[in-house]
Amino acid sequence: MDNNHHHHHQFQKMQSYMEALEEEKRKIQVFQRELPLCLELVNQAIETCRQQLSGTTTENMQGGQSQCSDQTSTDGPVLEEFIPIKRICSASDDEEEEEGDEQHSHKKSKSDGAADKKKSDWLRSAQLWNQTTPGPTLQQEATPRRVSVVEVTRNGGAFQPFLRENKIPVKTSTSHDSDRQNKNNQSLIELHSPVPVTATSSTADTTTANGNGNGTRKEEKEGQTQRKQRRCWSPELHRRFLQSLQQLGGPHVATPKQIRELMKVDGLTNDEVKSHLQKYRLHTRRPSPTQHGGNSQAPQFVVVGGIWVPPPEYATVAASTTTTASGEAARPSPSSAGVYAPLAIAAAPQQRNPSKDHSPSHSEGRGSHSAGDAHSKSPSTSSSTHTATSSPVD
DNA sequence: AAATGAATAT
DNA sequence: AATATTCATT
Repeated sequence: MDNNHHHHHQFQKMQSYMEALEEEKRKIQVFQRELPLCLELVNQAIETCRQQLSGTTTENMQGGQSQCSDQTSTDGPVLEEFIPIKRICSASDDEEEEEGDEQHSHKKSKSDGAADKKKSDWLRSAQLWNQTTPGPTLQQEATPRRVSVVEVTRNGGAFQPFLRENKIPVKTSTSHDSDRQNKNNQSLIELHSPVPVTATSSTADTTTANGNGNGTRKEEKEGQTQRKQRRCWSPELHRRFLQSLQQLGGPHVATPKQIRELMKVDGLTNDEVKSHLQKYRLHTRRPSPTQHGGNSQAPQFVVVGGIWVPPPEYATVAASTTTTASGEAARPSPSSAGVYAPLAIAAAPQQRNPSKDHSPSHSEGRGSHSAGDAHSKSPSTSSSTHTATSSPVD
């Protein structure tokens, strides 16, 4: 009766294998365009597997000869060697912090060992961040492929999902959701030649090292002041940007260099950050120039202790400000909270390495954290003897 | 010289 | 509108 056991064993293995394959397929499917053959292979494997499974108990099954053109002889158990069906995915990286990004609503408790799937980690490996397929004008078209999955210095995976999605005019201020929603972007990804690569042909095998240490761009030789490739601020990049921003205490005190350093994105230059910051600052200010003039009916904000707060609750704000401001400052919202507080004013220059060390302070979701621990000082002291009242005059 | 912010330029 | 580049200041 050993045979029985054996078969049984085989059977189970097969099943696991199948499952693994299926999952693999699911992953790959997203990249259909880029990895058509992969998909094909997996499909074949699955097919083969299925056949074997259906082959029932009958002794050695060897139906492998039908499809897989060159399956290397018939060894039924070819599969055995393939995969250690396991999730060894030691996702040791990932340094997401704060931001209620992940929706922990995993109710998918699949019967038993189905294991949990956390896809989305796998697609972090792509680099892609530049290049927006410029016009057919000039531009150096080099580097055919070489997608180099790099990530050498984890650039945070700033990518440009090219989901077509019509941009319905329902935008309106919005960058709000778009960021969060982007998690949706299960769609395809543009893998192309992200790295500048010294045009000029040949060799160039730069292999990773994309560090661009060389004077890739710029005039290299006099004369042509080629404009730099426009850095594309993908949501990911922007996210980093915002994060750094708040660690530094708001857009008005953060300096480009600091930001750049905090962002830890290699290849990112000061100027790029500077530029972005400038835009951000502008865009963040008085976003609604529409109808200005006499709406002095209800003062939108009041200065308390040096920070702008909405009138109705500045009693409590004092402390929550940190949370609110820093948490939301990111999202300049016209009507509600377009304020950022120069936090970091009183507190020591809290500069934590984005790598570790994170006090579990706010893991808040959307709700509200109303005063948890806050009171320290009394704002009432009319802090700025003269500051108040005088609204910023332009 | 290098960093920064504002003004331009594309 | 979004980036890049130039300009003036420190």
